[in-house]
Amino acid sequence: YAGAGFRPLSRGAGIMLGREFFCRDGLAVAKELLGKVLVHETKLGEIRGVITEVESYMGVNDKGSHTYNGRRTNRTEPMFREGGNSYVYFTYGMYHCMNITTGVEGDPQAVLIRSVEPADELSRERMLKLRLEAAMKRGKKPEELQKSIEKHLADGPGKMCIAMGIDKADNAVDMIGKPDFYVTEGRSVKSEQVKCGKRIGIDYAEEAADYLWRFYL
DNA sequence: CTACGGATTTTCT
DNA sequence: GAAAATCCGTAGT
Repeated sequence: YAGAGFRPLSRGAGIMLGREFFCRDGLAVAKELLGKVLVHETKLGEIRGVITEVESYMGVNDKGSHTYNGRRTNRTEPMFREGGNSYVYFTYGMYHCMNITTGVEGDPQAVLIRSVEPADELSRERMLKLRLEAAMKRGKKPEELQKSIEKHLADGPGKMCIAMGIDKADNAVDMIGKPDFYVTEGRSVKSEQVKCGKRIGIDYAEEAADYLWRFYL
């Protein structure tokens, strides 16, 4: 939060993004999601995260995507929905990853939210609480963990889901108009602040592994 | 800061 | 039965 130069955003600032924002090309949406605020109502109350890193998954021809070659299964079904729907999947036996679909229905594009920073102090406290709680379930002691968790609060797709209380219950949700799970305007971001790089963790994707479809601040 | 291995279970073949 | 859009602790530079 301090590290990326963000000041706390006031709670309730901005307006929710509508269908028209998400029903566009996935690469454009991904870049523009940087600086926006993901909002989720959790058991601890509302948690708001400024989006700082994303990746695009661009449909049936993208070898890095779960939907490559038109693969349509129970898991990938939400990816085929129109822009603005959530796609949350379980991975590596332990973690969740959360996407928001982009483009039109039937074209399975989505943006993976890889990293957020707390938008305000209350959100920071709630993220820390959820991350500590998850770490305790793995049998750790809070004293040793707090420092490392504070340093890596939500800087990865699995950590982001833990910190914002996102799991399978949040899969396949149409986020447009939802009061408890949505994206809203945040900080203005200039295009020169947006960096790009190769997507993470898709070494199997041949030439698609080299596409510069990861965007971050 | 990078590199490596283990954890753990759903999903798909 | 194998792989996985990851994370964490440890060890080394």
